[in-house]
Amino acid sequence: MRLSRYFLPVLKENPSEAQIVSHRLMLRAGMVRQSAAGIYSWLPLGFRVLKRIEQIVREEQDAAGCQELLMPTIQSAELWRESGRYDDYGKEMLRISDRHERELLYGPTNEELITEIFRNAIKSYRELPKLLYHIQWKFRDEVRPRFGVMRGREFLMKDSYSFDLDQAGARRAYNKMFVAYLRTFARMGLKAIPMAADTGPIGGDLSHEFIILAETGESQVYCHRDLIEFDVLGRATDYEGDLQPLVDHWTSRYAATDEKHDAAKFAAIPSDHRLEARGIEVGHIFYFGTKYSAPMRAVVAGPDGEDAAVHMGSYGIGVSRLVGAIIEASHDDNGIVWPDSVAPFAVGLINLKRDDAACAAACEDIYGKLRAAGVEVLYDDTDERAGAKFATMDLIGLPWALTVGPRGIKSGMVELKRRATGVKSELSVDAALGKLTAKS
RNA sequence: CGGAGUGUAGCUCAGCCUGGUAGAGCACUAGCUUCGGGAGCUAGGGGCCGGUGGUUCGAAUCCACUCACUCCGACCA
Repeated sequence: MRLSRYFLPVLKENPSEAQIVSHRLMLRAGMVRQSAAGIYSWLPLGFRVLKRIEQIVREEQDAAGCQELLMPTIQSAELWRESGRYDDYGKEMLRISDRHERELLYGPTNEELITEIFRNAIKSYRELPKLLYHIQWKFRDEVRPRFGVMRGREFLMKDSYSFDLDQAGARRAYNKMFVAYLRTFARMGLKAIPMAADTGPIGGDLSHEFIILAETGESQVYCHRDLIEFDVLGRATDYEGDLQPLVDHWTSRYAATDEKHDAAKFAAIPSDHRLEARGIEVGHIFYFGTKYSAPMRAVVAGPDGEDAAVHMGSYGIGVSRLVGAIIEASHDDNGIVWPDSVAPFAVGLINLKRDDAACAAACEDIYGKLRAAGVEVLYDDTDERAGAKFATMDLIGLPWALTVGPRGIKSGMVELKRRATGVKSELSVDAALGKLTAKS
C-alpha cells in the first residue's frame, strides 16, 4: 500500500478525550475515530489489525473443533422472555422496536439464540457434542464507557457455545476452549493468565477469566509469578486427546480476580512469588449447565430414550478489546510496537527522497519485490521530511522499517530497523529483501 | 445513576472573571528556499464560540434550560 494513497489520518498531538495510552495511540495512529460514547469507526489501519486478530481467533477456534456460524446482531425479545433474561438484563440491554411495534433488541450476547438454533436441529445424544462460535458485534449500554475500544458499548466479540450430554462432556469442551484461549493469546504476543472467576449461581470451578497484566487494567488480580513463565505454544496440542493435564498444569498455581480472591491462600505463596497487579480481561470461559437449556427446552434423547437438557458452556473473547489490550502491553514512548502476528503491515518502506530518481526507482523495485513475495508493505512514497516519516512509522508501530535514501543507494545499502528493539542494521538491498521475505 | 469538569478552526488550546468587529501554534493551500530524524520565509483559506431561550444598545463572555463528551465512584462479559 502506498502511503500517499492510504487513508491514514495521524495526529501529532494527543486528543484530549483519550486518557489511557492505547486509546491515545489508536486515535493518533489513525486506527479509529469515536462516533459516540463507546462507539467507534474503524479506519483502514485499525481495521486491518482487527481483522488479523479476528483471524487468529478463528484459526484457533477451528483447530479446537469449534465451527463458525454467524448470528444476527438484532434479536427478538420473545426468546429472551423464554430464558427469563429479558427482564433480568436491565438497562444494559439496548431495546428497540420495529415499525410493527415488535420488541427487538441489539444482542449483548447470544445464549438464547444459539440455544434456539440448537434445539430446533439436534434431537439425539448421538449428535453430541457440538461446539459452535461466531464473531459478531455486540452492544451493551454500559453506564460509563471508557478507555476507548477497551470498554466500548459496541464491541466485536467471539462467542462460542458448547453442547454436551453431561457435565463430563461439558468439561471436555471447557478444556478445549481453555487451551485454545491460551494458544490464541500467546500467538498475539500476550501473556494471558487464566484466573479463577466468579461462576454465578452454578458454582463449581469451571469459570476462568483470561487476564493480561497491565497497569491500566480494570481488575485487581492476584497470582503466582510462575504463571508468567508458563508456555503453551512450545508443544503440539491434540484436541482429541486428554487436555486435563495441561489445564491442571495451568491451574496448579494460585491465580484469582478480586471477586474470587482468597487472601489466606495468596499469603501462603512465598512473598517473592506473589504478584498483585492490575489486569485486563480479554477472555472469559464458563460452564453453566442447564441454565438456558432447561427453561428453553433444549433437550436431546439420551441412550435411555429419555429427554434430558443439554449441558452448556459459553466462551467469549473480546476481539475489539484485544486491539487496545495489545497496545497496552506493547508500546513505547514513540508509539505502538505491534507483535508480528497482528501488525497491520509487516514492513514500512521509507523513501527518504521521493524526488531523487535513483532512490525512487530503488524503492519501487523493492516495493514490487516485497509484494511479489507476499509481504504486506506500507510504502511511504510521500514528500514528507525524513523526521516526519520516521515519527509516523514509529507511531504506527510496524515490525520492520526499511529506509532507502540516495546516500545509501550509491553504495547499494539500505537501513533495516526492528521496531521492537530499535536495532538498526545497514545491509545490501538483497540481504534486506532476504531477511524480510524469510519472515513471511 | 451520584459527584466533578469540558464544549471556541481538522488537532492542542488562549480569550470569558471585568460584555464592544474571532485569536495563537500545529495541520491545510500557493510560491520560494530547504531536505539522512516532526524545516524556514511569504501570502492565503478555514468558525452560527455545542444548541435554545433570556438580560442588554450590544453576548464566545452574564443568566436559565438543554445536548454532547471526559474524569472519579457505583455497575459490568
